[in-house]
Amino acid sequence: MKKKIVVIIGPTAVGKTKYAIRIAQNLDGEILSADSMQVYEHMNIGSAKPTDEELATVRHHLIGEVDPLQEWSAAEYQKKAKFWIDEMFSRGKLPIICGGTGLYVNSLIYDMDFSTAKGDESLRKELQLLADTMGGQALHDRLTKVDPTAAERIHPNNIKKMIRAIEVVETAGKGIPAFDGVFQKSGDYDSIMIGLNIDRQILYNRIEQRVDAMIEAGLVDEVRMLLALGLTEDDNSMKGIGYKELIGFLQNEYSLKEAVMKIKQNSRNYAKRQMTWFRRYDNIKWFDLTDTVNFEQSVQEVTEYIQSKLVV
RNA sequence: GGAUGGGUGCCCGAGUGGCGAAGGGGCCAGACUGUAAAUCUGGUGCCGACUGGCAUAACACCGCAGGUUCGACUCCUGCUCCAUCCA
Repeated sequence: MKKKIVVIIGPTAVGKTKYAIRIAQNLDGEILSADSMQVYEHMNIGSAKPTDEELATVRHHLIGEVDPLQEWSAAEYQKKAKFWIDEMFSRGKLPIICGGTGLYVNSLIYDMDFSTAKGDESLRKELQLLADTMGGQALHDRLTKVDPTAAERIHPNNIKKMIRAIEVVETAGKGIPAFDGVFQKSGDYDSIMIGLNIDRQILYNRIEQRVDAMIEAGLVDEVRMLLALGLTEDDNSMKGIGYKELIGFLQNEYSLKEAVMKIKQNSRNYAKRQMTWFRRYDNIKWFDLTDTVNFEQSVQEVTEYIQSKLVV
């Protein structure tokens, strides 16, 4: 029988962190983050990392472990995450995956093979140049020649996706594994999927409050510090919401007030996209937190649900 | 009191006789196999499954009220509000 992992997902600011910690305590688990920004060192406030206190309560993995100057990718994530899951199993701990990065979650709950082709910087640059000078259609034509199936799936405006598709074919000799919207569940373990959601308007309000709190907690200084470390707006880590907008402010492109508005805006849009992604999961148990008045009781409900699934 | 510019759909904003009004934002929905907090797509007056229907009865119909015209957001008149400048 395959071993079981718990996966807690939901839009940003819904309260995943708090739930995951309490559930880990209840079920003798450890938390494995599935968050593309929280993996980075020094990016604490803006990525809404768990606090030091929280990190001390339950052991966490893949939080603050990557130098933001370093290259990082979903493939890298998958490799390390799987390592940690096995490691937790070996110590008898229940792995609790918690995070809002859909692709990272997919890389664990489905069989996804990122190994076929590594990134090829020079080819990427060449293709980007082609797109810049000749337009997206030219790239799409080229993709059609080497991988018609992929070309059918990818819109000519989606430069990034086309570049990757071409890269895969030209370096690996075959295209991205075809998929028809049906994912193959992971062969390594079974996932108990928990979705946390809340009324949209309430979520949006929480996001705005949290952004204000981040600013008060010193987000601007955090960004200053990262820039001082040599990070620039071109680094992926600095493309995170809360970071890219403040760079603009620090470069005097707009006021702090405007930067804050942009952060709120982008966070809201992000939350929405996350929901689009998560709604596709079947076998997920959604918990609507809209009317939750008692946090502990709510945690208890989720815990009991997981327990019922662990026994089966 | 005088001069000039302007009041357009949730917001910004284009439009100078055929507009249920470009474009952008927001919002809603969707896609997603090595950058994913990224990248991209569609919808958004109302009804509807539609290349369909509805503007003298949901609402709205380009600040308000009239006028000219087959027809006006676009032209004319008056009023009103805002901005800047002069008194």
